[in-house]
Amino acid sequence: MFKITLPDGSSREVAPGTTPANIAAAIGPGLAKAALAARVNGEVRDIMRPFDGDSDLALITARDEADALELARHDFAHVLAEAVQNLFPGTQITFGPATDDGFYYDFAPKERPFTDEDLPAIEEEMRRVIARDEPLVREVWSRDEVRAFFEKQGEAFKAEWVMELPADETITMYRSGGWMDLCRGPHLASTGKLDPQAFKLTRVSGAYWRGDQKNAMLSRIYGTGWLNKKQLDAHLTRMEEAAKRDHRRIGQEMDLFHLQQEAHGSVFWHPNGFVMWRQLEAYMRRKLDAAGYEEIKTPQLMDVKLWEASGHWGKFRENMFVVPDEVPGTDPDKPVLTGTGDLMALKPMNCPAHVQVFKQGITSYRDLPLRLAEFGTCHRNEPHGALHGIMRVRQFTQDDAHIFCTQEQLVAETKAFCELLDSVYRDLGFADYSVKLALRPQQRVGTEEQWDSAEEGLREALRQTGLMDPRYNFEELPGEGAFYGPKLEFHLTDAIGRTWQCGTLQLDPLMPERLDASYIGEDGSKHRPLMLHRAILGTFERFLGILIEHHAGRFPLWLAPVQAVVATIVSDADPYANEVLETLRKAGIRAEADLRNEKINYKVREHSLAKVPNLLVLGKREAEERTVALRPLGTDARQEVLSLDDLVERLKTEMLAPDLR
RNA sequence: GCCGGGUUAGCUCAGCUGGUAGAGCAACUGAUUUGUAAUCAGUAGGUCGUCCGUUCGAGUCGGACACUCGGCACCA
Repeated sequence: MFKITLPDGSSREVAPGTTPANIAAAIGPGLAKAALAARVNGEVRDIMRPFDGDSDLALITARDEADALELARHDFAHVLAEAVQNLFPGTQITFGPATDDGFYYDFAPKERPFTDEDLPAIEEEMRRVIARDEPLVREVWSRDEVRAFFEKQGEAFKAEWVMELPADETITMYRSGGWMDLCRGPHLASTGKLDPQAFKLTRVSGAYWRGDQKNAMLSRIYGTGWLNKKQLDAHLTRMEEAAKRDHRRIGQEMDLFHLQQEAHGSVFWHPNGFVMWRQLEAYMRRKLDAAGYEEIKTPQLMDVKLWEASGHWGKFRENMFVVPDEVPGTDPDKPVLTGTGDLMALKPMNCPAHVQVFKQGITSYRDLPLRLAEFGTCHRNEPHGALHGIMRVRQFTQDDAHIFCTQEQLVAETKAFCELLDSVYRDLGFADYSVKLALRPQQRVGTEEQWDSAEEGLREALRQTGLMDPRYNFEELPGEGAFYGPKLEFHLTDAIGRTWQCGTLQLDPLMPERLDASYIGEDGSKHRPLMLHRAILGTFERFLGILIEHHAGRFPLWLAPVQAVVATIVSDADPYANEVLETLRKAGIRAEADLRNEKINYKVREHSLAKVPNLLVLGKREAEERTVALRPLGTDARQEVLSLDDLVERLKTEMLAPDLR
């Protein structure tokens, strides 16, 4: 007999062969119906899988949403696979897990990859599979049985996969009617537990077998899956809302920037967008000045010799733009370039140039730490498939800086950086961020002692800054560091819960060595400084993209491209409106006037859709009384009538950048 | 780079099986002087991504290339 203990502490004795489903039935028919799976000794298991000893049991129902969703999504993936094999005989199955909002399954198609047009038919077939309500039965097989089975079925990928499972793993197959898949489980008791209206196939894509570019390209089908239709609809609505925040869409609607074919991967900033850039840059410059950084500007084009010395030519060349130092030929019958000039390269990073600045003259230990900052524009030849709006581009500007310091200064410098980063993120509305420490990778340089002290130095700084507090979701990532040193990563969370890695601090003892940077120590002899690569925003392009999506275009006043629009009701107010406009502009407020012969309704609608933060309405009354009716964005009909002086004072205060308040 | 979509007016999109392009919004002109999310009427606007091919004839069919979108891989 096994002793089964329930969450309320009660227990009961059951015979071997008893399943959680039996217990649920014994407790009551309601629970028997609601129970989807079981948590046995902490592990989620099939509800029909017999106990294998004394157990703690908690039955999982739809109320245990995270567990229930995970199970349902995993089942949807199986149903998808079965449906595809029904419709497309000869398609091989490979791998299909649950994801954050649904599931996918990778197939090796027999004839052609799947397209969006295949999805409706597959969805229908999935509903038929669900309607058949086949039990999902767990069976333990031997490795050789599984291999033989799949080889017979022509399932080469599954047959390959089973041979690579760890030797001690229990190999399980799941049977659903006549269909079988190699799967660890757990699953719901039958396909009929799924709500046929709670899923939607969303897209197709290619995906490499086992995630490796060298392997075959499989055809992946993605779906989103939920417990019921209401949840699915809510998710689809969220997706639509997220699409409305897309920076590419808002960039066009608000006339912030554009991209075009002839300069793909580089951004044309329009006046509206560049206003934001200038505000952000000016803000960062003030923060860096105050934090003891010195700003520099270094060359775009440098001789390949320097990139050879820094190591980029060896490790990063495929991502670099190389330019021959040669006068282009003008003879139409001859090639423009002969290829005889020395090679130069556009900088993909700023660090080697910063070391050159450090190396000018003799640096004493008294000069350290030396913090060299640059709003450095870099070019990287990114894979074309990676480009995305202004978030992933080929020309970008970093808020870059390199701190040259001694080993003893490491903790203090890291701590100071974390504090600066924290205050910037708070200022910019990203109080919610997480911190990760990437530790020594397999392939690395330096001694174990150097790594010990580097990693522990960063840990100590985090401890002192309080960033190991659980609210920063601190975690260490073993093996993820750069080959030359450990790395801090800062991931911020935006208004709709997505995370973006922006800030970084990388400890690099190698670059000063390679480029022969040294300082004279207290002992009168030469020493290698430590070098810290660090950025807070990452790049202006990407960070502005994040700000656009975070605020959905409704920017805080200090960033808003147009801060106020003066809109007239009658043309009699035009002269006064021009006067108001001029007063605002003289006060440094970014204002426009809308004197068009349109109704105020029309103007309110248009400027509201344009996300102008303040609408200043002027009619006959305001013109006579020399007042302004202020209608801030999003306040509907509520407005406030102010004197012109009061309005200017108010806007001037409200538009201060966060660090100036 | 890889897989699958897409590229038609400033924007969003329609254009069936090949017969020299169409809507809404925006723009422009006129009327209207209006009080808080679309006043009415009219006008103009496109070598259909580029190149090559098939055809009497190509936005439409075929090929190549470019860009772009969704993923995969990449993000030192």
